This record gives sequence, structure tokens and C-alpha cells, in this order.
Amino acid sequence: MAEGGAIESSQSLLFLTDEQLRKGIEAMFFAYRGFTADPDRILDEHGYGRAHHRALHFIHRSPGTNVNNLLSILGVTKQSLNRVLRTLIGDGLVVSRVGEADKRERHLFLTEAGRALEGALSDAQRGRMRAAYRAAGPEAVAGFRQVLEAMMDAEMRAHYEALRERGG
Amino acid sequence: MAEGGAIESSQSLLFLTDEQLRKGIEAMFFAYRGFTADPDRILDEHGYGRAHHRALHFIHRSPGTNVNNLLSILGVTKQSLNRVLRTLIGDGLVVSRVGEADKRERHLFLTEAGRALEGALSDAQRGRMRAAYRAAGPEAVAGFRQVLEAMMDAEMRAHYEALRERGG
DNA sequence: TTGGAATGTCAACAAGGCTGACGTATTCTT
DNA sequence: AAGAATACGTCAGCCTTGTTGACATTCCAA
Repeated sequence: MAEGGAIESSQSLLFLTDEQLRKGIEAMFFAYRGFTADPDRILDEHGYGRAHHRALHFIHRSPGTNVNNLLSILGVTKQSLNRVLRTLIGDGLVVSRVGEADKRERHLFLTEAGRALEGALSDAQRGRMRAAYRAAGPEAVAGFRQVLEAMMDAEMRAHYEALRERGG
Repeated sequence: MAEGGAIESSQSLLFLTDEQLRKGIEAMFFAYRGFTADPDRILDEHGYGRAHHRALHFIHRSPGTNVNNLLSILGVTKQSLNRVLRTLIGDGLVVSRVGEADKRERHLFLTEAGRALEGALSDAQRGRMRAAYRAAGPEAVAGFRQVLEAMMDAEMRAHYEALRERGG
């Protein structure tokens, strides 16, 4: 706090220039397209969209999660999630079980078919990520995650961290 | 290629495990939400959406660009872009000038008002990015960009690099 | 037993993707 | 000079996925 001066401002903080920041913004934009491209192709074949992928991913990640939890992870309204969930349940990829302790809650699980599709989507997405990680190397990957984590809203970061408290 | 063996597989490649990759995937998902959150709020006040932001950003970045170029950067159809462009032109944020060399082309520029909105959106987004960069530090930022660049499709990477050939 | 929480459903709407078809300049090619 | 190709705009219609608002059901808890 009491340290930085004219030297630091003009030398070590060059990575904070507007141009550097703009570069990062554009990198996020273009990279996110690649990030979703492969699963999008698979989803398309099945007549699903990204919303279905997200639901499958987080149900796989937290089997037995209830709807409210999924809602706050995904950041959408229950009506919007419900539409997606209804098709997944109707198609036999997800099952919804009434809670034991609290019977108002519905706990969500993937079926065998659901795990199969989630696995295919996940494989495709991890393939791209693995290639990027391999190309960039372990130190770059550490930096990648540090910046992303610092970019999240506090609420999202809480979800992100909660996901790896058990089995992460 | 002829190097890696059992030792490398079990030690230096730990950052390529499925769990590490899944972590990266979730980090991208949650971080992208933070990435768009601030501009989204401003856009909302003006009755615009992300599509308008993207158009403003790339017109600002490449003043005088023609419609086809913008189309391939954004990766949408001309009908989709046209809808957005029509409102921006109608609202006086963008102007479209007939090309001099080739009169079939329209060259796109921001007006004063367009620059003002683009600047507000850009400030908001850079603010978040700056905080993340500062928190993570310059080496993390370098890694962040390496991974993102490796994640892009070749075509997107070409656009990304083309953007900084002049004035980048 | 009554209020509130969790869930689900219906209806209506908007943004922003998409395809297909067509029109109009303009430019290139033969 | 004629015809093909290009750049752009537009109309019409469709889909996904987000939104609000209203309302029913079920169940827990005070």
C-alpha cells in the first residue's frame, strides 16, 4: 500500500494499460467461442442447446442437487430452467426424486442416458481445453485460472469453490 | 515426441487431468458471467443487448470496417447483424458511408454518441478486467492470455491477431 | 391451522440467433 | 456489352432461451 511509486507505475504496471486490458477482453470473447463450439455441435445433433448442456453439467457435478441450488448456480429464473429440465426429464436423461428430509424439494440425477450425453459433451469440451493447456504449459494454466477466479462475482466464486469442496 | 515417459506422465502432466480440465471449464463459465455483468447493466439502461455492445466494440476497434468483415468477426448472419446495426444507425450511434473504391460496400463508423456509449461500456468492462489483472499479477496475465489464445479456433485467432496489427 | 417456502405450470413477451427468398446496386469477367 | 458474382439490405418465419406475472400445490413450522 505504502510502496508503489513513479517507477512501479511506469514499469511493472505496464500490463494494466488500456491496450493490454482490451487485448484480454477480446481474447475472452474469441476464446469463449472456441470453448463452446465443440459441445454446441453435439447438442445440435440431439436438438438441444447450451442451456441443456449447463444443466447436465451441474447435475453431473452435484448429483442430487435441488432445483433452487441449480437455479442460483446457473443464474436463470426457475421458469427458464424448468423448461429445459422438463425436456431432459421427458427424454429420460434426468430424473427428479422427491426429497426425503424435505419433501418439497426435488433432487436431480442423471440417468444412464444422461451420463452418456454429459460424457460426450464433456469429452469434447475437455479435448479443446486439454489441447490449450498442453500448448500453454502448466505455469500459464495456473495464471489462467488465477485471472478467471479474480474476474468472477463473489457469488459465482462461492459456487465455484463449493463445487470442489467434495471430490474436487 | 520421443521424450515423455512414465515419469512425465505421472508428474509434470498432472495439470492435464480430467479434474483440472473440468476446473478450467467451470472457471470459464463463471468468469464469463462476471466478464459481461457490468456492461450488461449499462446496456440494459439504454435498451440494448450484448449484440449491440459487440458491434460497437468492433466498429470502434476498426473504424471504417465494412459489413462483411464485421460479420465474420462476430460470427453471425447478416440478417442478425443488420437488425442490430439498423437500431444503432437509427439511434445515431453509428454511421454507414458508401465506399469510395467499391460503392457496394458500406463503411461503418461511430458517431460522437456512439463513442460515448462504447467508452462507458469499455470502461466498465476494463474496470473488472483491471481488478482481476492486478489481483493476479503480470505473470498470471501472460498465462491467461496464452491459454485463451490456444483455445480459439484458427479463424477467430486470425481475427484476434489482425485486430492488433495496426495500433495494437 | 395458518403463513410462508419450495416447486411447478400457464401465458405472454423480447432478444437475438437461424434459414430462405428476393431486390438492387455495383463490379468483375468473359 | 452481357452475364455472373459480390455486397448489402430486407421481409417473413422459426427456434432457443431469457424475462414477468399470476396462480396452484404441497409441505414445514410456528
